[in-house]
Amino acid sequence: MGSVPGGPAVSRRDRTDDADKVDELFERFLRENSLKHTAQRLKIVKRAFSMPKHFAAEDLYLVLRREKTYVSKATVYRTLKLLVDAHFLDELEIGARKAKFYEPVHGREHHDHMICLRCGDILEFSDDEIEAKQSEAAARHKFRVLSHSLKMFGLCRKCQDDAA
Amino acid sequence: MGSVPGGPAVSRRDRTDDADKVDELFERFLRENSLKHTAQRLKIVKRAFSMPKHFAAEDLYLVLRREKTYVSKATVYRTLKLLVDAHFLDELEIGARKAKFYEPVHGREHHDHMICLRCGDILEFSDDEIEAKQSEAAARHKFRVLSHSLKMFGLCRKCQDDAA
DNA sequence: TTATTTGCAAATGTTTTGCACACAT
DNA sequence: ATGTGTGCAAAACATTTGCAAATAA
Repeated sequence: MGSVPGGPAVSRRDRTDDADKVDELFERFLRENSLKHTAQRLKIVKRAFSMPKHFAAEDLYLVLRREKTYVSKATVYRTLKLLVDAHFLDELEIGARKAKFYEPVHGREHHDHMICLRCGDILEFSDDEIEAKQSEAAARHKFRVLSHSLKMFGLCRKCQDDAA
Repeated sequence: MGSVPGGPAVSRRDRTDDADKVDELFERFLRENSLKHTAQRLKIVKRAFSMPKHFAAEDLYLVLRREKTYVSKATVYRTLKLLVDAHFLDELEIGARKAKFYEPVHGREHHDHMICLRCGDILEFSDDEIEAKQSEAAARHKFRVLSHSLKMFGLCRKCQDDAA
């Protein structure tokens, strides 16, 4: 919250967007929030949205560098934070001292994760009833939910088979 | 998993225990797992179970030291890990780079948390239907769940009022 | 021109670890 | 006796930050 400097709170991006138009939306986002349009930001954003399903900041940094795009790690982190604040990316914490994963939002519904402790694979799922029950529980406690996360840790189907 | 040295996997502790008997159960746990009965471990355990609802490793370390029980921070961390592995304590991660919180298990049912981002208060709740839906989702994906966590972040009732 | 942004290196903060010494069994 | 456990300081490690130089507006 509030890591966007200058100007008012970051305007929420449209939910009608499309993966291909991210650069365009991002440029608009920069304009609307009086942020500067820099070569680094554009390169980071462009590459972030063509990464595998779930990627870590370091992954993105290394990919860029492998492709001869030299951006500092600090700028990668700063830009990812910007993208999260602006709701272009969602952040997924898989463990206290492990790197965070990022995933594009672009209009997708909220979903939860199953994380394989053996191969690291991440499965997504969503369940409206779970969401509803969560809201009810929060309401019961007069708790105002700003974000939530549901994670299951265990073994994916493949890793169970491999172990057998 | 498997941080208990020597001997086979840690035997799961009884679920019929009682908060007052923790020392006794812990001593039995040490015996059954061929772990050493040391003054440090006993002091750490005794104090851990008379801490506030949710405490961090550092909190416990400082409380002990304030009470003139000088145990190294490393030993506090090592003992807490032992207690988690043995299911005497549950670990709660409230943020990627924040200190973990610990809470006694002693026969309590699994529960989830609502974490106030303003005052840090932690509310507990549980919902059998949510648990059931989670299991169904896992089964649908043939995912074998070893642990799970559901957290809601936001503002507790008091902090909403204060803000108004 | 001037407020942002960048890059670098150093700092952060929690937890873990190597190692020499102490101690429970 | 001997293998564990402890304490200390250093390491680990992802992320953040201070600061001077670069640059978008």
